[in-house]
Amino acid sequence: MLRSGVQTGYSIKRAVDRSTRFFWATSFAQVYPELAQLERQGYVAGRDEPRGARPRKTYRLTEKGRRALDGWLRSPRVPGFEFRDEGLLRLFFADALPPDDAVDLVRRLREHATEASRSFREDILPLAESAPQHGYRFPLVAARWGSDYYTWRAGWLAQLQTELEASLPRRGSGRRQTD
Amino acid sequence: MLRSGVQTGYSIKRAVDRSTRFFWATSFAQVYPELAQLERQGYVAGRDEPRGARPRKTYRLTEKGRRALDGWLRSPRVPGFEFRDEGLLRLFFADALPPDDAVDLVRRLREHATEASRSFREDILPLAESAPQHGYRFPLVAARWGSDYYTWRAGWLAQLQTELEASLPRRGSGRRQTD
DNA sequence: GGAAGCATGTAAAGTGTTACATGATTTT
DNA sequence: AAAATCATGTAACACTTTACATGCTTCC
Repeated sequence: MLRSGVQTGYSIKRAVDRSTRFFWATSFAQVYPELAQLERQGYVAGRDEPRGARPRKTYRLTEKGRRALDGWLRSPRVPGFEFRDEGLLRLFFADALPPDDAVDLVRRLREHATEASRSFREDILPLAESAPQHGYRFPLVAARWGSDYYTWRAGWLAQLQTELEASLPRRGSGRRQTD
Repeated sequence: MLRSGVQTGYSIKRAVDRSTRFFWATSFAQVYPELAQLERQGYVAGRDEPRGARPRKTYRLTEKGRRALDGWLRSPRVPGFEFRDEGLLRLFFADALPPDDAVDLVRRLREHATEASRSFREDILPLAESAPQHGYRFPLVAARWGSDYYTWRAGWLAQLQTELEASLPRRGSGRRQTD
């Protein structure tokens, strides 16, 4: 973030909220101590630049920081599966619910994916579309990924919901048919 | 896991490695203390059942634990975006690399997705296919999701790679990948 | 004058990873 | 006899979240 001109802890957090939040979020309580530590370790250099009476500390990448960023992006190691999805975890355990309620769980997950997909198309993508004009093309690529992903996910869950509903006995009617 | 007949800390960890690992992993150092805490809080009940001279402690869900599991599965709250993906994060910042190396990053991410997709089809799905015979259908659903997801992801990244390669000026020294 | 936004942090608690440490039983 | 698997845990560290705490500046 520093590399692309974002300078203060506050604005790093804001930039994350507008961009990477969907695959990597953060908080003020993480950003400020981390900047302090990166400064101690020489990856960034800070400077006090108050705005009037309001304190403000700007940071820039040092050469060491630039090399570390570069090394991270080039690193062949792609983390195994550093990836958590509580929705999928619930789905995995859905046998603990009566069939009707399991379908309900799938419906909630689908609604959530649909909403995320909408949010990407309407909120995130338009924001990201200004980035290429400033020489940054990959933020838009990542936003497109998010939009496409949640659209795909909503479709997958809709298909599952249909399958599950077809295999359920009608509510209120008698015996269940074989599936 | 306890609910479906898995009894010891060791086998919970093993079950996670064979199933939910792709959207929620764990470790022994997390499982054992957590079981102890859940027992103190009354969600599970433990019992010493050594096998010969080898110590062994089995656990079962209490009624309170069963209710908590049920409550979690029914909870309308689906966590905003509890979801992290270091690969996507790298992609977002790929403007920090020369174009050729950015394409390389995309290629590595694609290879990783392809490998994960293969691993799902060949390792995880066959394992999950035995679950329905024991009355558990959703583990297979989750495994199908994983398989479909990584296949989708590999395709998306392949498409991106193609686009990026088309937009690159051709390099005389040509380290072009054919795959 | 009030609301929204800019700006910085600490404290406490909760969560998760890696390394260390041990030993029995079963399979090859 | 060795390797794999079963089995349990601790210690140290790293990471993350939520709540707390403060105050300035700009816009309406």
